[in-house]
Amino acid sequence: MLTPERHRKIIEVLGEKQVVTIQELVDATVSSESTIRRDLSQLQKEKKLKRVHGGASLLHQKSEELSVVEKSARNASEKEQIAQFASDFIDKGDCIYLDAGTTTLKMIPFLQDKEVTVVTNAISHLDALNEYEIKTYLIGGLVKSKTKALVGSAALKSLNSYRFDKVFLGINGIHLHAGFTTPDPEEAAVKQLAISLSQKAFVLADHTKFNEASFSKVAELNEAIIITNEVDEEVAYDYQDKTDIRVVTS
Amino acid sequence: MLTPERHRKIIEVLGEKQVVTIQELVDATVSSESTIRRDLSQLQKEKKLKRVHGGASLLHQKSEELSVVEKSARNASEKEQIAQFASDFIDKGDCIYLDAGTTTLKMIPFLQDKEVTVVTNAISHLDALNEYEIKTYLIGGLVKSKTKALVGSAALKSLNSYRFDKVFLGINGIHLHAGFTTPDPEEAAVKQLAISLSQKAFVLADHTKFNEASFSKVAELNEAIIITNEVDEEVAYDYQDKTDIRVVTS
DNA sequence: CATTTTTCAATCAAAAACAATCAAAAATAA
DNA sequence: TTATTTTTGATTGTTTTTGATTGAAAAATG
Repeated sequence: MLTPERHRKIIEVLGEKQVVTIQELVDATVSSESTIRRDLSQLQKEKKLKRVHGGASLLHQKSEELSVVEKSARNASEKEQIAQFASDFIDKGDCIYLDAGTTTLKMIPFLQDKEVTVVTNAISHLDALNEYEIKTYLIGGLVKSKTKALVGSAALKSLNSYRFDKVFLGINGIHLHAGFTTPDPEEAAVKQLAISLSQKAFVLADHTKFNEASFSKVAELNEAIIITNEVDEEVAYDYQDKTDIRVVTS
Repeated sequence: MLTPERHRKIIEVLGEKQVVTIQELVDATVSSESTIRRDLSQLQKEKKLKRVHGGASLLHQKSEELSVVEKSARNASEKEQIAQFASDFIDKGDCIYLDAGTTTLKMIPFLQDKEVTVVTNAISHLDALNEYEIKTYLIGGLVKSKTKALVGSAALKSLNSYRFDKVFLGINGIHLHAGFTTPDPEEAAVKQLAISLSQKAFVLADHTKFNEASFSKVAELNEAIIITNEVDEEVAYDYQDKTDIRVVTS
């Protein structure tokens, strides 16, 4: 039985029964226990089910917790795919900086079991971070009323007292000469500093952001790894020596 | 039978019967007494039921008191009065610190035309502050998930870079010997520092807070002016030399 | 009130389920 | 075809769950 077929079957059985044992799945799919375990691990990572000791159970098996962020990752949007892929780079126990932005927001469900400490300047991320019970520090600063992000010199000063394993940023433009750019100078300054405080920096951007440039420069291309959902040949060729691009797989 | 399945079953049985014995659950789930006991312990910790001798009962969420609603309504208007009265002390152009808490929250509508700059540790105040278009700085720090306030050493450090004309604090206890007190030590530390950074400090408290003491001391009585809605004679007499009490006038 | 019975939490060893590893098999690429 | 990668299932030692047993605590009984 082929992998996607098995996965479909598992989800199907689970849909009928709420919970299944590994053994039931072994019988239903005629494959080994090891294989089923691997399937369950993968499906759990994709947020399609929850593993429990002895088998698996439906994710939100009726009432509780349908979340702020998560709209059943079954048909993940581009941004969700990028977010999930990005979160694979995070190790257990990492301290990470999560920039404001919709893509970074979508990373939050995938942080749940990583025991990370998150620092952010995004007030709008706090509900989701709280929901997934993630230890969170907010930097200080001026509350920018439109975007609900923290900016300004106080924000920079506050941010400067942290150090990170990884930072994850959204960005508006990726350009061969202009580098990473974003419209707002104040937010650019925050992103810039965040990059400099981290071992590794990741920029999350869908393919439409390539060869675009905004007003404020955040960093040079080589200062961060780009995570995106697709690159056409031309882009791949143009950027290959300038930066590190990782494309969503699976 | 898998753990979550058993748990579902227990809750289900309990939903029908109000109370169940351990033995009934042993029969219903075909597992041992020990296992059921463990399940009950866990479910109790998750606040899904209440253990009783011999079994478990569902926690009576009916809630008898309608008076709670009335009480909170009356409380709300008291708090509003206090809030309005407190905001009279603010001058145009002041820089003020607004502590987390319901009473301080109610001050926000009265700040609109005062051209104040607000610094706060209360994430829950931001919506209102934004609504009334008040220039707002948030201090940094650890996000305390329950109260949505910023606390911890990072919060203190961040707060320490501001200076205020006035600070407004909520408080849980006002006591002749214990001074101003509040239940949480971390929040107490923030309040304490805020007072020391300000020219003037105001404590907002309704009359029920007098002669009460909580766990953590915030300050001595003479370090802040108390704003309250009413004081009986005895309190007025006892406190007159120790602190400055202003009673709402309308 | 003392005694008996029931229920309880704590402990422990057996059983079940687990992640990790590895070599064989299958699929894919060269 | 052959070489290389991916997937699979068996095996390993480890962790988690389980049910039996214990003496202590709580209710029931006389």
